[in-house]
Amino acid sequence: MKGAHVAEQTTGARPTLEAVAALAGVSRATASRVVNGGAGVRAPLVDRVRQAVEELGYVPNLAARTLVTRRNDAVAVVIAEPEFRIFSDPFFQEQVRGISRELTAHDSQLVLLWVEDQGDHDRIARYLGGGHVDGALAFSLHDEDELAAVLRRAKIPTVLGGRPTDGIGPDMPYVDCDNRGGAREAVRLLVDRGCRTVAHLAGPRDQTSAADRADGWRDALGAPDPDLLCQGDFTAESGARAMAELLERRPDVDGVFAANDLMASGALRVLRERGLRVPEDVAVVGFDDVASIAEHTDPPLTTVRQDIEGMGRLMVRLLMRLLNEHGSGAPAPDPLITPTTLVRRASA
Amino acid sequence: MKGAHVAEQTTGARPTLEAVAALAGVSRATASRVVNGGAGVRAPLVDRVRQAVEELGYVPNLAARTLVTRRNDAVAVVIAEPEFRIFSDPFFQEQVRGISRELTAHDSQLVLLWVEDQGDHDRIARYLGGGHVDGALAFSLHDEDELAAVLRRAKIPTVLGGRPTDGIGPDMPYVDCDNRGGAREAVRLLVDRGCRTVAHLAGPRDQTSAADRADGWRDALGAPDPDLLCQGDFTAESGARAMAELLERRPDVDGVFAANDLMASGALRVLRERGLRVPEDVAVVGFDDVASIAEHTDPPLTTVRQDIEGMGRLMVRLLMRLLNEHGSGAPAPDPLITPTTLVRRASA
DNA sequence: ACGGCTCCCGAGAGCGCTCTCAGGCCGTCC
DNA sequence: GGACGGCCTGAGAGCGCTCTCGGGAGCCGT
Repeated sequence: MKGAHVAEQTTGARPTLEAVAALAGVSRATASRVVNGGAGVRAPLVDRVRQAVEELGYVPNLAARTLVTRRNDAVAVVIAEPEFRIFSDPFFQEQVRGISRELTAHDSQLVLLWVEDQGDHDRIARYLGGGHVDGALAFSLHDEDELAAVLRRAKIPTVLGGRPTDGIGPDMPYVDCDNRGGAREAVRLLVDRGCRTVAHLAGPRDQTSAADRADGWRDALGAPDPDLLCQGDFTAESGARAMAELLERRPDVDGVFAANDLMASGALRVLRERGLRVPEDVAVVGFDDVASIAEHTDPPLTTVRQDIEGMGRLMVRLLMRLLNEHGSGAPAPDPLITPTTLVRRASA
Repeated sequence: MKGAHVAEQTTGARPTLEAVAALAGVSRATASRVVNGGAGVRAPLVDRVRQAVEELGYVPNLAARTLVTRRNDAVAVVIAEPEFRIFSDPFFQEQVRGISRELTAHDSQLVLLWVEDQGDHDRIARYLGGGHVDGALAFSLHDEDELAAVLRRAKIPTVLGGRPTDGIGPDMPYVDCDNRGGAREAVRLLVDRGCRTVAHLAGPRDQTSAADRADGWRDALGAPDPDLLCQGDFTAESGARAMAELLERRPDVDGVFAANDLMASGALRVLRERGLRVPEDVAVVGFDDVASIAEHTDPPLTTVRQDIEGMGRLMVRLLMRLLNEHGSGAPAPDPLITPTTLVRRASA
């Protein structure tokens, strides 16, 4: 109580390690040791320092610490504005959750940076390059993406979520799921259950995940009629539109592989409206296995599951490895590709 | 080119101000002056330093700068997990956009901190208290909210979005819109257009914005029959449910003030299903004027507009004022209440 | 009892930057 | 021509922390 009172006298100025050391009657070095775990300090001293910390309400000055350790214990998650919508995407939320959990396990802080427009890139670059964070995580970079350049220029260890487009270059490590393999499996299921005309409701052309899934569809089918691919953009509405278009073009379709669950749910709606039975008349498979969608469609959706939270965690682990190797001239690590599993429900 | 080459020789280690100064043939102090705007340095020297900066690819070490200036030029936006859903809320997105824009104008960086669970509070407290950010912005705090305690303990200048509950204390400045006044106006419109039985579809009890709007409804009506208030939770479904319940209890209702646009849209749907005409049989007013909703309901929604982005900007401005006054013993500033305006469309 | 060892602790040197302060230079005014 | 003032610049003192290094104390073995 009396101690706390003294502390409040020196109002404003936050107590320094020096003050803690003085109060505990030890050197600054010892106080520092205690604050950082207390290894190699005798118990009675540890206690005295701990008490002094408590009494003064000491909190280490991170800037000072960073200055000497060159660590920040903070990682930036960079989001570009056009993709801010991904916030509303359960997929992304789950991934960020994984990132956050893993970061906590590594005693690191998540710093979310939001790039709003072009002018922001300088600011972001300054921030990233200025040494406020140890590394960065970014999502699905595109060739024309200024962000890629910023990241590269900042020379900051970076891990990407989702395979970048080819123009980004091979030195950017990334984590992705086996989109192509998962898609192959999905289509094979459709074929195995007897579908003769398997179409694909494709995701946006400029996203590699969508492209890879389309490739998987082609893989499994040999050289499918291009008419069987209808373009969408990962939204439910686009799935509905693509399904309607498909029915127009190819009324004989009896199997549909949608690029994600949202599109599949849109397709399901259209099928229902047209009085087509799922899976009897048309079997449908999605991708992602987002619980809030796949389990509640009518009928429940057969889909390709990817471990989204796990991918978030992997991104962090990969980054941590990068951080440890940083400067050691180690080669850029290989991308991490997580496996997918087919989840059978009622739609196929 | 040759310079850049030299720079790359000293690989790994980032160039320091010292190196820039040496290359430019000036003192570190002068180099620092140039980097920070160049005031009071003769043009030829400025040029030489600028060139050296360019050549070496110098980026100031923010930790070192922060250590001496005690500024971070960064502000934390703290989001508690239970409210992570607000990401998907267009209301929140718009507010964050306002915050981001205003922060950029103040040359500050937005750092988004996400509190996931109880264990995170320590980490957040360390981060906030550790001096990585100059101030914090948080949203609609509740009495039982651990976050409030963390913020207070960190002794970090904080501005709240939305009036906190009374238990939080009066010393936390906040920005909010005139919920009560806006609600009064909405109800008055209903009364003026001849509604005799004006009900309220209320938002969640534990949010002050919802409580204030309900109070505004009471204000305008004197002492309305408590039966006329149906509880919801700001979601469209809850609005539909409340509307259905209301119709059950009071079939004579001819005016409805919904706590927000989403609830109003749910109510509109129920009204339509029951074959009741809007506004002829029942007039409806919402709150928020979220464009993506209010303009697209059937009929388009009459609602109370609040300047959401503006509120975000105001939060930042208020925080900046706090930052400037910090330590000067100035009294906690008054909350900022922004006015609302009634937007008349077709539903009332 | 003494050399050597281990174990703790304190002194002190920075990390990279900003900012005060004093001094040098020049122009101006008497 | 000398004194004064203004404008630039450089030297140097930290900001608060970590970490190396050396010394002192205690312990062991012989």
